Amino acid sequence: MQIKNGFEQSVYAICLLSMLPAKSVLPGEAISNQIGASPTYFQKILRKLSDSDLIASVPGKKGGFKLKKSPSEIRIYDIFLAIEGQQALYYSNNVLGEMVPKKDKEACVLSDLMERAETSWITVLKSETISSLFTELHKEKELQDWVNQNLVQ
Amino acid sequence: MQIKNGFEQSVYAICLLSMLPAKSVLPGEAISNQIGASPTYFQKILRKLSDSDLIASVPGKKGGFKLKKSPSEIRIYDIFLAIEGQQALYYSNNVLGEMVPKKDKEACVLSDLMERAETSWITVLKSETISSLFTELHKEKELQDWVNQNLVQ
DNA sequence: GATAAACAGGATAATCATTATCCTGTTTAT
DNA sequence: ATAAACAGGATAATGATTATCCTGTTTATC
Repeated sequence: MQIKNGFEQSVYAICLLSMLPAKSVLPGEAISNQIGASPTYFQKILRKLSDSDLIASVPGKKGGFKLKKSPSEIRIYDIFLAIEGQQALYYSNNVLGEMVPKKDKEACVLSDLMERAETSWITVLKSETISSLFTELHKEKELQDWVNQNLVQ
Repeated sequence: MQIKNGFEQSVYAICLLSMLPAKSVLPGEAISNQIGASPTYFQKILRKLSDSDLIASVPGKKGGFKLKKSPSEIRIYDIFLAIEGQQALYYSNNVLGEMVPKKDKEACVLSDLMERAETSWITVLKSETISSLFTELHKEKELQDWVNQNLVQ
């Protein structure tokens, strides 16, 4: 069991996009290279983020990706949700339901606990945003230079 | 991303074992059938629980499994740990480390958050035990009958 | 317009983790 | 001695994740 690597990659991709000046974009291929992901695969990850309205895609020559929300409005949980989807950690296979066919009230006892745990986990992931988490990282000259060299428009 | 089905199966397997009278055991195959798992596979799951000292295995004819701890001492988290191992939810692939080679202090910012989230999740799973979670289920005549019919010794 | 560079999205392959099976060995009640 | 159970290694089947390819659409530039 493991949270997808695409999640961590997405967090840093969005972090890079948060360092973009207004009206400019970063091409998907440049992001993929910087993140160390295969470009064809990461394009699909970027589309998930785009489908979730965290980032915007600009087609055509001089196209690429940019943020759709401000870094302080993008919670780490939003990124997780975009990549992994809802009820991601635990999903009951209804083992008890097979053992005791009639009772389905009881069947939820474990699910209830797992849901409470997941809610608690989610609360922590909602407590930080891209801007709150990466204030220090934004000061990294190396990264900012890379962004400036690879942005378009 | 998904917590293994073996976890849910283990919880109910241990619940069954908690309904055993003293000095008796349940054969692995009977448990597997009741849980709806493949016997050869579930034997290995049972061994994991045994390795973690949650259950004890009795070899030989009239052998089987029984609890090694009392139901009130077996936390749901203990079962999770036995099946999934430590740091199970999130593991960093050090994406940032590849982007900014020198800084490895900063590299932990996301990991720190994910760890806090996991800790919070674990806290909930530590808050319930087999006995606290399944008080109602133990009253199920159907289940108790099945246990009595399948126990050995 | 034609071209080039970028995203959209479907189909499909490669890789890896989980689940399942098989087989040999050891233990113990009868 | 035999039968029924667990221990544990090797290996196959399955399913999810990651990766590639190809066709189509958009848009800046010539």
